[in-house]
Amino acid sequence: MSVKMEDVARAAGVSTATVSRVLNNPDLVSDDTKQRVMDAIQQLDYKINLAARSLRTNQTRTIAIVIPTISEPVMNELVEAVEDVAVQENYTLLLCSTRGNPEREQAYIRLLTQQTIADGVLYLSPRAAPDVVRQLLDGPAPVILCNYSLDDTATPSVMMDHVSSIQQTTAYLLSLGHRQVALLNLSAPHYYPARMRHQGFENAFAEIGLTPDPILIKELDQPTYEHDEWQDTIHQLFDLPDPPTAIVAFNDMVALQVYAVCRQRGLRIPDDISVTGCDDILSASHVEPALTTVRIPAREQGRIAMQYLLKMITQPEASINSLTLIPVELVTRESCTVPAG
Amino acid sequence: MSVKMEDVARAAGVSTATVSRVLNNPDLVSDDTKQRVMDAIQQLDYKINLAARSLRTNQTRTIAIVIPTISEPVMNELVEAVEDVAVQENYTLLLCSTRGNPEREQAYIRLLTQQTIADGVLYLSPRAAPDVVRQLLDGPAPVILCNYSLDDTATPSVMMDHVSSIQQTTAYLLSLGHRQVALLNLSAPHYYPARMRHQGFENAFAEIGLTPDPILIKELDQPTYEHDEWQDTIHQLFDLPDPPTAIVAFNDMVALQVYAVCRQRGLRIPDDISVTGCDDILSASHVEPALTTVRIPAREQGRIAMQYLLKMITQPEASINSLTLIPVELVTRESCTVPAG
DNA sequence: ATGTTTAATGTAATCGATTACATTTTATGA
DNA sequence: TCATAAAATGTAATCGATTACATTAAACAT
Repeated sequence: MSVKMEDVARAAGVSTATVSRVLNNPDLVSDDTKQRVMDAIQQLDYKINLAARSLRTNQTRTIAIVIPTISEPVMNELVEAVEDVAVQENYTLLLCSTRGNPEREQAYIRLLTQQTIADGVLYLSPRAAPDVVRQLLDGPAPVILCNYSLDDTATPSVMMDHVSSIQQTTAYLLSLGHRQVALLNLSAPHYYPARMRHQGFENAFAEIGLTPDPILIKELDQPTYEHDEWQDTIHQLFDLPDPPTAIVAFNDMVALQVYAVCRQRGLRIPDDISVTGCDDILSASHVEPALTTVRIPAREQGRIAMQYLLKMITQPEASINSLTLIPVELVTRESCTVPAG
Repeated sequence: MSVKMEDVARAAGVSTATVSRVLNNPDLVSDDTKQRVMDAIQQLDYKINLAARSLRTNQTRTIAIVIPTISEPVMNELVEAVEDVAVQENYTLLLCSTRGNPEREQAYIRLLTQQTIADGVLYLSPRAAPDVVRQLLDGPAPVILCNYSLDDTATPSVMMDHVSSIQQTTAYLLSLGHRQVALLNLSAPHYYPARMRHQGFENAFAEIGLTPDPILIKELDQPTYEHDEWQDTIHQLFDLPDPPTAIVAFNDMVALQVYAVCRQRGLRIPDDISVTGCDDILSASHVEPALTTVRIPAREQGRIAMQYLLKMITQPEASINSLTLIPVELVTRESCTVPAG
């Protein structure tokens, strides 16, 4: 059928061992034979059979990335960064996007644990319960966990500083004098970033000895990544007898929903209401007024996580920081000002 | 080392052939033995070795998707749709994003042709020259081509109707009475969508017996997917002695750049200038005024392309439409009106 | 009861590389 | 020149499944 190593060997007048060496350890072969083998490979248009190689070496040179979605700006940047490292290091990337669907996440985990499919797994912002996540950790491939906490294990993880992100936006608003500050947050059960961002909100208040008004904290369980459903919630906030003077959105997409509602109600940002987001997506700077938000170095996180993972694969014995926290940075634009009156 | 089929066989008191049958052809095995084998698998936590299977069956159950970027809304939706089909059909998805970089595209093609890595390839919006693309087509795996034309081969392709998209926005502006209509287009050498969208622009004029003013056609060679560089070009248009009354952007991101420039210059959309985009990304409807654009059913394209590809894999003899053209739909919003004066 | 078909299982070759170990060739030193 | 070390290459076992073919057991017909 297809040309195999044996054919190349025959054509070059050597053994398959030598052909294999030309491919994997060229230094062990004399220049002369090397050339002959290369020519034969060229001539016959030989393509190595990766399955056979994998079977023998027990390596796939594939990394799996498990990620809730690739449609969000932060996520797709991260994936691209990961892929860049993969390409550079001659790995191939298996995309496992779970769409925030725990069943699908479970299915992918089953796949990745039950079968020798990838040399390593990058597991991003899981939404699954801890015991599901642990199944993967107990699997054969090394795993790097991003944006998830599993207190009791020593799994290496690379985290964005989610706490700090919302803490910074909130603190900024508080420093402008706002006290009626609302929070729009996600509340999917095991979604670490949402929990941490909430934490940041509380922290900012605590820092100046206050507590946020619970009535101004809105948490929506949003499995999908559709954002239109936030508008009702936002209207509710404005309909309050004592409405917020500032709104902290847990991400930019939701902040833009606030913009939309304000437009509907004829409210002016920032004069009538201050708004902050998080993530610094492209539209954050394009929108009018430009949105104050937090820059999340997604590419950097992807790069670091991937580099760690590759290190775990190639040097299983080497120690790795079990926790890397990536700092984030407040970007002040025009969507906030001192409270009216 | 790890538990293999032989161990399961021993534990269940059968031969490996039977274990294999339980996994692949359960009907050939008696209920009794089947149960025993399943128990043993469970007991031993047996995980099949995919490399071994692939070696034997010559199948990888992997599809590779080659795509310029996953950071554009149209693209990431398409990828997700493709992945949905893959998951459903028990395939795994290899992500090969080329970042609009022909060298990287070339490298991926080499990988995909030189090695038995995927059972099929989805090749989206290539930017490479025809002979590079042909290398892939000559490779071992079946390929579906999206948004590319290679007149002389009978490669099955699934195309978005790029011509029609811009033709519709342009025709719409013309029908409103605009004559000074500018085009902002991409001009990467082998990028089919850009060529076709330009075509649509010309067609719309031709339909009413006119020709567009060449001075109003701006084509930017933009290898990356950064869009900020358009602003200079847009300013140039407005600085013309006889500036356009309407601007046709080849996609929504660029249309939003027009919005930004208008804001800078104090021009009002649509009163001072009408603007259209293409793709109907999320911000198109969120922006103020909402953008008139063209809805591109990216998910559908992904789904169809993937289904065709799987058909080619499972039924190599079956005939497949060599060209599928997916219709697109004009979405009129508030960014256009009749020309002033 | 016996021959014949069908169902269930086993035996062993095979897929195509890698690599430990053995062997041959070449280089080096006294 | 010859012994010995180093370099180059070859031989064959091995990775872990699948599956053609062979065999045995069960079901059925007459």
